[in-house]
Amino acid sequence: MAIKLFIVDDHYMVIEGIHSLLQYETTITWLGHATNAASCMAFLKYQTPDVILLDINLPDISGLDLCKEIKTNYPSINILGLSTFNQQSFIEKMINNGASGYLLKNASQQELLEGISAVANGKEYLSFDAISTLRSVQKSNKTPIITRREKEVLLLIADGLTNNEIAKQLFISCTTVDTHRKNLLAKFEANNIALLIKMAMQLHLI
Amino acid sequence: MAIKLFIVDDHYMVIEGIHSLLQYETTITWLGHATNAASCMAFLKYQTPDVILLDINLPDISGLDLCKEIKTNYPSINILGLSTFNQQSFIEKMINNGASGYLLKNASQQELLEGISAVANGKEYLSFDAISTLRSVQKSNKTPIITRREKEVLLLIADGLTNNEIAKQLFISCTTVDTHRKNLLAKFEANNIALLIKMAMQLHLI
DNA sequence: AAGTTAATCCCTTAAAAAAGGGATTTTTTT
DNA sequence: AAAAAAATCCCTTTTTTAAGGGATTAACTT
Repeated sequence: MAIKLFIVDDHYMVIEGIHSLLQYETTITWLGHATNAASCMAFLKYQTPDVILLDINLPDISGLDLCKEIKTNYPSINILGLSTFNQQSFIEKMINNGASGYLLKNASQQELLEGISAVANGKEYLSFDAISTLRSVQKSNKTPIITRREKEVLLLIADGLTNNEIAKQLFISCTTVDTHRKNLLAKFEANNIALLIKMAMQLHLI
Repeated sequence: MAIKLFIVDDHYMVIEGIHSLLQYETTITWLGHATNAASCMAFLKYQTPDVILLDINLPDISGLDLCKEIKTNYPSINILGLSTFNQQSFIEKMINNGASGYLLKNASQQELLEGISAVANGKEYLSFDAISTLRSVQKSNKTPIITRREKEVLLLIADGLTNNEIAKQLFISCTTVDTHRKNLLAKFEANNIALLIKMAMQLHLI
């Protein structure tokens, strides 16, 4: 039985490209596409694909969130993440949110086919570049686990507020803000705020 | 006479998508594609397209730099920038480097055709979303013009170095570094380094 | 119920940054 | 050649961070 495929991506050219690459594949049935999360969820109400190719950059909500929502409501659907970015944090988050694999948009036709049939059969699949990214980054660049409050403080620091201003905004003491700041620096192993902000932005925490 | 088109993009799916969208267009001749800057330049040695669709994200060098190089060596070729990103700084830089227009990858088939024929005829073209981005950002978020030295200092600050450490590394006085820092803060209208780093990263200066 | 984590608060001292001022010498542009 | 821009250097004062230390309470986990 052919694999029923649905694709969610806001880039028309990518949809067209994948469609074109798969047009002669008899093992794959093209169910259609959506360019945003809302129309994807609407589609799933009356049809159930085997595999969804899901871009992480969508106009309405993040593909990461959509992934979680789909897996919650339709656990039988296997999701293959899709993006331009070769970044450890995205790949990890996508997998954590229930995706069965991850494909970069510079994947070859062969990788595309392999990925789709792998996840259709319940297996996991990572495209070559995604694997090497995960490997290379695992050594050095792991994302620190910060608490909700620390994240709040981090965002306000990045907005240029001083400890005093942050304290007023959050209705807490200035020394508490200072403690959060110290913990952030320690968790990121940064010696000052400049480096902290750079690292946090590279990890898409800001 | 048909427009000779060449495309430079490291995403196979996008190349395939554009090819598919244009396959029945008799007004366009598909010369081929390159997935990196080096093979693009090699191709141009023996063939001259009318229009190049050029992605700004390439594996070897930046599409921005490649754009400049192409226009220097082959001024008759009209370049249409292509990217996923809808960011003012990229669009502006691309135009400044000689591109005749800019297309986002979520452009429709119609926009694609309009863009190609516009730049082939020496006109300028910006896709709808690119125009609205430029408009909306022009009000608030303009990129400050910083000098070469200021940029050096900025990068070292972002690496977590203190004024003292930067001074040693650049063989200048600590007070000079401080002056550069002050000028950076003034140019970005930031009240401290945290905000400066955030803004600089958002503008892709770091 | 005990243990862990998160969030809160305080103290001290030294280092660094921010904000203000001004000034000279190169380099680049006009 | 003159004007403008960039890079260099110095001084002062106040504010803010960074780096130590420790400690209590609330909330969640096991």
